[in-house]
Amino acid sequence: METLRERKKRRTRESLLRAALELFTTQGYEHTTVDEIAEAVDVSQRTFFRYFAGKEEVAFAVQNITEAAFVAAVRARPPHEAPMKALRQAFLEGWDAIRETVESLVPVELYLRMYRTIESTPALLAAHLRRSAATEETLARLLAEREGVDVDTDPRPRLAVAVFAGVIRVTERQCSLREDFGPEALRTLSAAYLDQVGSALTGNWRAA
Amino acid sequence: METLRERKKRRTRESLLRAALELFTTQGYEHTTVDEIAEAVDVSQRTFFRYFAGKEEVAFAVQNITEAAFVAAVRARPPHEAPMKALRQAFLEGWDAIRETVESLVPVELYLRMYRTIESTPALLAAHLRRSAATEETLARLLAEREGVDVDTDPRPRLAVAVFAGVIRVTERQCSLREDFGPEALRTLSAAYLDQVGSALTGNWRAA
DNA sequence: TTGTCAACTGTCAGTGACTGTCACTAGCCT
DNA sequence: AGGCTAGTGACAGTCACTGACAGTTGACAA
Repeated sequence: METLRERKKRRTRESLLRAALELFTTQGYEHTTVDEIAEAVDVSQRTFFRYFAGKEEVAFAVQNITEAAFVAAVRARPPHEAPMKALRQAFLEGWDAIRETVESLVPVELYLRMYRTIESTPALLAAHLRRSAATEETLARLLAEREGVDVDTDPRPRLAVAVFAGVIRVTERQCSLREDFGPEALRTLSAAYLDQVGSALTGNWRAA
Repeated sequence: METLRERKKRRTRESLLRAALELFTTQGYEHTTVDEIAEAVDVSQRTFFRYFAGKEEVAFAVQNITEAAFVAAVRARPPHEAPMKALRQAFLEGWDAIRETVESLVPVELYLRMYRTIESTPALLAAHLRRSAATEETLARLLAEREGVDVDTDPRPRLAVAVFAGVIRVTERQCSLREDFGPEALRTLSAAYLDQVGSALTGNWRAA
């Protein structure tokens, strides 16, 4: 059971989150000040910083949840599955469950708009890539444990995850530039790209 | 021939650069203020910002040069070479030429120390990854042109570059944590990792 | 050499992201 | 009801960065 105090806190936090994403996606991240966000929710600037460590953190609050869901999805894959296959399946099949979690916090449409804002704002893109790097490390350790190899002496877990993440990055970027950006487009395109990695590495592109 | 004014400018810029790297690597990036850097060279803070767009830019001034050198090395590879091979060779063989260019600006030892600082400072790591992403885009376009494919319809150039960059990232991180961090270690390790990518993707790790 | 112009620089004031402090209010618990 | 404490607002201060303006110095022609 949630006490009144906790309810108020949660409401303030979610209000700040929604207000921030709304402002970021409409007038741009750089042109939005923390004061504006605080004012929109009618709290002091100091209070904003009590809920979020910084302007950047609020921009990634939803991403935090989807990332955690993805890692959990990988963890839930059957242990006999090959590493790359586990990553692939978790990514392709996880989207529907993630969608619900997101919707309980903010409209999915706002989430997608925020995604585009991240891709097109240098400061946010940088933060996104660093956060992805952290997730990659988590995944590498996860796969290493699954397969019973030592992540510090065997480079294969990190290599596999790096390649997977690289492909997803290309997909994300491609999708965020297209009009039909959504879970379905992301799924079909990433599936296609994951299939093509092999030929991209070894193939003679001019042959076709 | 270099005029007196130009000489003075170059000296100020290089002094600022060296002072900044020295301070960043000894007391840390976050704990170094722009005022400190300016004071160390005895110029005003305003002047610092006339030479460098921000605190971040000075941290990557040397990386800028090495990155440009790498792209140039790829561009100089024989046109018949397969894409991945061109990337690989440019990276492995380019290091000696790069070393000289770096040394003319700052001691290589300082450059390597700065590299570690970048890897271990979240804000700098984020910037580094974003800069790498920009370089990847350049390389993808370069390879696409070489091979005569369209970078916007054929995903293979971006995929190949993403995989290559991913492997290099793993190598960089591994190296920056080791004691024997240097061009040689970087070369041997990246060569080894590039060889293992295939098996990391397809292989059954538990077999060995 | 000297004077003029343009480039370079310092000073100052201002914004925006953050942080520490402190007093105050409002929910919680007895 | 009253004490305790989490949560908040107000205020002051730091640091990165920017614009405006004035002073200084090297370049170049007369």
